[in-house]
Amino acid sequence: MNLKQLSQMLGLSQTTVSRALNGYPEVNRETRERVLKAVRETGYRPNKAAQRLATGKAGSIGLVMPTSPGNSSDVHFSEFLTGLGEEALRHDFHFVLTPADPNDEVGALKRLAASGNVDALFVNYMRGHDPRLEMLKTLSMPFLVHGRSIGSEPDYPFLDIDNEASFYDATKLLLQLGHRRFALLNGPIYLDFAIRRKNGVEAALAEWGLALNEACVSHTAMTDEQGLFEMERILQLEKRPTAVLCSSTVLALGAVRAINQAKLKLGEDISLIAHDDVLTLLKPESFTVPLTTTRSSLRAAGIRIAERLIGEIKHNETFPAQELWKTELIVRASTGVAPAD
Amino acid sequence: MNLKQLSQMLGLSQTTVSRALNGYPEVNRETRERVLKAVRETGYRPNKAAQRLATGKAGSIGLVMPTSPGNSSDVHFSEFLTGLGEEALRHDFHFVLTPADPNDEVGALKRLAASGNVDALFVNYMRGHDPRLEMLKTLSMPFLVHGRSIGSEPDYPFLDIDNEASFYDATKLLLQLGHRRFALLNGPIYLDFAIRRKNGVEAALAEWGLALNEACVSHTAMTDEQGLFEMERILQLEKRPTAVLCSSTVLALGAVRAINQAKLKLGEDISLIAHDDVLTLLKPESFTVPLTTTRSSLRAAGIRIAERLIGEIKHNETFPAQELWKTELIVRASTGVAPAD
DNA sequence: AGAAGTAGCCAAAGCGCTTTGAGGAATGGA
DNA sequence: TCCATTCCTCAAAGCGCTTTGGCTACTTCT
Repeated sequence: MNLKQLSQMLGLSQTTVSRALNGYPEVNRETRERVLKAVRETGYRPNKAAQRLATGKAGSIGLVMPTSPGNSSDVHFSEFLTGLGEEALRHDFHFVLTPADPNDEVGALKRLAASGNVDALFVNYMRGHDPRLEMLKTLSMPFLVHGRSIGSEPDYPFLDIDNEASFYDATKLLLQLGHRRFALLNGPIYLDFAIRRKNGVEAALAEWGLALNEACVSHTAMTDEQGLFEMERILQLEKRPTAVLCSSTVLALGAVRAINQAKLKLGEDISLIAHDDVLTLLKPESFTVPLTTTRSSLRAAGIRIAERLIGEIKHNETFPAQELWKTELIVRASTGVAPAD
Repeated sequence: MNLKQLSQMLGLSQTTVSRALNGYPEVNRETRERVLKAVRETGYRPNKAAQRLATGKAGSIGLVMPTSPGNSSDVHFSEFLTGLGEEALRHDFHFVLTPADPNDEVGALKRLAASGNVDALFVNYMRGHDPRLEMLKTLSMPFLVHGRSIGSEPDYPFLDIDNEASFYDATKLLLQLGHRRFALLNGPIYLDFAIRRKNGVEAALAEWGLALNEACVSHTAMTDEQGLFEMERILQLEKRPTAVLCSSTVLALGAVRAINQAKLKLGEDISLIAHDDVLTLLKPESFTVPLTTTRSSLRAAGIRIAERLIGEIKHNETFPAQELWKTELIVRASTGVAPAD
């Protein structure tokens, strides 16, 4: 079933049917409803290739599949992707992906752009001074960055959360509760968000004349095993910290296990704040001791990014190029006054 | 730059240029070279949408993104995808993906097929009696399954390795070396390959009048942490096993660590065979004690699958619908004669 | 020399959609 | 009553490619 057949069936011209379908104003209400009804009944679906040829819009967003081991699509990436997918589905968009050799992400991106299969690009897992940025800027194709790249001129469109402020605030809260010795379970240090979060912690500490003890800092993949492992290690240190910051609730899951195993009371002997990406399967409020968190939904970020990208493609809308989302500091039971020394 | 311009530039018709580019025989050698040269110089790339409209072939393979936590794209999936991608790149194909709600994989697949954006579908992480199979069969679109689905009629095209034979052989080798107590570190039990591997082990044991002790079997995600954890647990059992089978070298990595920590000698006190997917970053021969393995390259499987799918799309080639690859049993130092009791 | 291929090329007809430019019918105002 | 508007609809021209069917010129065979 194609447009021609459909329009013949309805006794209308292809033009009118097309307009009715695409929401143009100059179609009689009745006519439009008649068309929509017929579409429903026949199950007509416009041919994508033809639409694409006629409009020049591919209806798809390019994605380079992260295949490197460190950030190998984990639960955080899935959550984000779900958001992207949700929004994309609404607009009948889809994603085209190229799996990239970790050493040739730039090349993969370039090929994807040149393939003519996508009309926008998206990148994430930003690193400090990320080489992909330069390339993207030379392309004449809309793109959007999730995160930022510290060390690069911030003259590109991005959506990021304010990682620094987020961890600054969390640290400050703990300082006000009397904590003086801190640990930080962070993501891989080459990633932008990890750098900024560490900066946030250090900035807050500096205001109180304190500094992070590097032995109490870890940079690992964000899995619960790593959280367990690193927390165990840190708890065995001579003067163990009384406050812990985690870059993810997944890390916190392991950390809390280590804390329990050490027979320490969360929120009393030791306080913990985790960053909460609002993962579907790990809610900070359902920990035995509900976690204090800095919250920002990864899925919402996915939705917003799809929205911006699709808007740009469809209507040449220009969104505010740079968005920095504040996180929410939500105090629950895992934080308490520092124990007497 | 489009075909029209290019052909005018060359003083040829669009037909001839098109034929030259697509490898048709009725073009003079000289002419073809002239065309190819011009393409190189101008950087001409045929418009995908137009090609697609004209041929009805989209040049893309549909993929439903596994977002469920258990099989959340790990290092194995990456390796496989790299193979797929490699081959796809060669043919200028790409992948279209839909992230799926784990509870609605069937629906996601259906939508992808209906979207008109792909001309073949691919599925993996097969489970026992997988519900996706029924759906795929109703679609009039080529598809290919990586793995199989135990409990379903094997009347669908697949590429799989002979997991059962593989683990049967490995077990038999260990039996012949005198081992009588076995452990199995396996992948999630709902996955087809895990079921078959366990069956293989049990079949071999049964021939010797033995059975698997369920306490010595684990079904977990295939990470080294899980390997460590489970192996530690198993080593503490009363009559600990002298032989271990691992579903992945990643699991083996953890298991070996546990073995070392228990001060046991690999290949003497305890023997271990792992399945080797030929992962780029984890080679069984570079373990301190090189591992005996059953080998089958995941990347090669990816390449073959892309090859079959693309061949089917391009030329309506029909490949042997079902391929079952034998694995290679490679004996290294991690297996030895069973220790005296 | 004439018949019968064969090699190499071309014009034109789609593929299924969007969009431009135009026109008929109904409405309202003078 | 006539003209200007507004509303709705249409025919036809692309979008850039592939593919069919035909044409010319050159070989080859008898």
